[in-house]
Amino acid sequence: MAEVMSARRLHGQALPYVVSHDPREPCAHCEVRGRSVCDAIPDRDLARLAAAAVTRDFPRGRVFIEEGQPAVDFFNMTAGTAKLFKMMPDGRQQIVGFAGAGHFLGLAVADNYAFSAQAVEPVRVCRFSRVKLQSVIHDFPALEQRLLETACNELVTAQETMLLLGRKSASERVASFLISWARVSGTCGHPRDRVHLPMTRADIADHLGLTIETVSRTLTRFRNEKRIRVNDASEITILDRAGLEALAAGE
Amino acid sequence: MAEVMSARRLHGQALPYVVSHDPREPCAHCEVRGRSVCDAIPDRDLARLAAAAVTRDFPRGRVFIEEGQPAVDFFNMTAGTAKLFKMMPDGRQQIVGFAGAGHFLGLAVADNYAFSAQAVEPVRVCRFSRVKLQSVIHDFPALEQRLLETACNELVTAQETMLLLGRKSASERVASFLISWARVSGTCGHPRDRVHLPMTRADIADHLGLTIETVSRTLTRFRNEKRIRVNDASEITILDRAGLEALAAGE
DNA sequence: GCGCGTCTTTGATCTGGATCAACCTTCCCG
DNA sequence: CGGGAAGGTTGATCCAGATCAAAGACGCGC
Repeated sequence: MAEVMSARRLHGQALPYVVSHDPREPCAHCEVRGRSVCDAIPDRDLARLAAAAVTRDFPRGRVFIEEGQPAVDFFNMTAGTAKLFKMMPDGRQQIVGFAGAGHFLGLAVADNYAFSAQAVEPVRVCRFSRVKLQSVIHDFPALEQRLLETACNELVTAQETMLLLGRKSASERVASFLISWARVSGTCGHPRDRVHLPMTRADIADHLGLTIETVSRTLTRFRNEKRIRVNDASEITILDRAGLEALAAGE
Repeated sequence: MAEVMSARRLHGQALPYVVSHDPREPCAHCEVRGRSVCDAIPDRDLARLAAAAVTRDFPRGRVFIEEGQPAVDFFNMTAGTAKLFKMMPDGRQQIVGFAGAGHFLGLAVADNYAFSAQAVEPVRVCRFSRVKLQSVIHDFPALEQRLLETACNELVTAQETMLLLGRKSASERVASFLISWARVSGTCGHPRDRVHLPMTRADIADHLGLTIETVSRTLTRFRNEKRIRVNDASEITILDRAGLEALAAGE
């Protein structure tokens, strides 16, 4: 599945796979359907869903959701990774999460987006207009249930991030990040020891409430302690998972 | 409405008002219904809701939800204030939020609670068993929509807290907390300048990722700068709202 | 009204991570 | 293949907030 993505560094241009095999039935062949809210729609009604969606590609660096703008569209990520962030007037930035394939973006009742989204590697999304999605929800209550489930899961993740940001030390933060990114970016939730990090050190720092320098120094220390191997800037291998997990938990 | 609560310091024992006037129709007379998810249920079906709920009182200090325990019940706060927190093995604590009247607790799809809840002043709740609530949801899809709305709002709040914890200075954190608590604890969302703080300095510190001493020093500084008046340990008056708001936003 | 425990404030000192400053490495792109 | 920009590492120094310490202030039970 997602294996395709990390075999070689595809630093930018081409998306690693096509999402729809048959342009008339895009949702039926969607690789991420099983991992996304869309699996709440029964097969026979997929055309209905497909009619409401438009596929869009964004290159690395493209901001495709801007905090504060009217929330006219919702997005379902089908490939790539985006960072979701809030920014302060003086440029300080907090990345509230990274979104990968299957992630639903725009969960907000309010009329404006609560965060911005930027592709950290080439991204493909399904875009739904707010009104069309609402009509699909109206016809398929199971989709609303699925969205509630998704929102609750994100809430749990957010609470873990608050614990991290409020109470963990720098090395506990980096260990927590490596473990959780390995879990979430692994194939279908199965953790892998080779972990691809499509985001920069600055992004990791802005997610963990640290500076670039501290992230870099902490990774170097983990390397010296034989907890990880740094294959190159954007790929590490976890050598001592148990140790990192213990550190992440604060034991 | 909530005015009753703060007129005098009721430091502990008695709850400030009764929730149900007629024990046979508790939900129909519930003071917090308009502010809670329960207003998704039409009047004529309130008996159905009431049958699924049990009223419970908890004294100050009582932990009524324990992180990690099976999530068998959901709660709707009808009076008082609770802190919602996660704890690390060595005792470090992060308060992920404070819940007041109208707040729905237990939004979690998972089988276990993601955080603990403790009353910081006497609390009254409506308790629903998971299964009963699910059957009510099944019959009233509007309730599910209301829960999704609630979850999304909490997600937005959580993202703001992440920005606070990851990137704001101590004084920006305290200013943000005062402004947002004034908003949320004010009557029906209207901010007031006299703000009652039922939680201790330790709780505020554990919410803001600071220490007791830093919170105390920052409040003293705000007092010296004439931004606030400290009426007593648990009540302050906002004197310079605009200044605090600007500080909170990081301008 | 007294004594005790809890909460809060204030002061002195310390330190983890930020900041400042090079330098190195990779990857474009012409 | 050479030059420049962006990203990453490493070292030296600094400082906001933590930690340590002690002394009020309040509230409660007797």
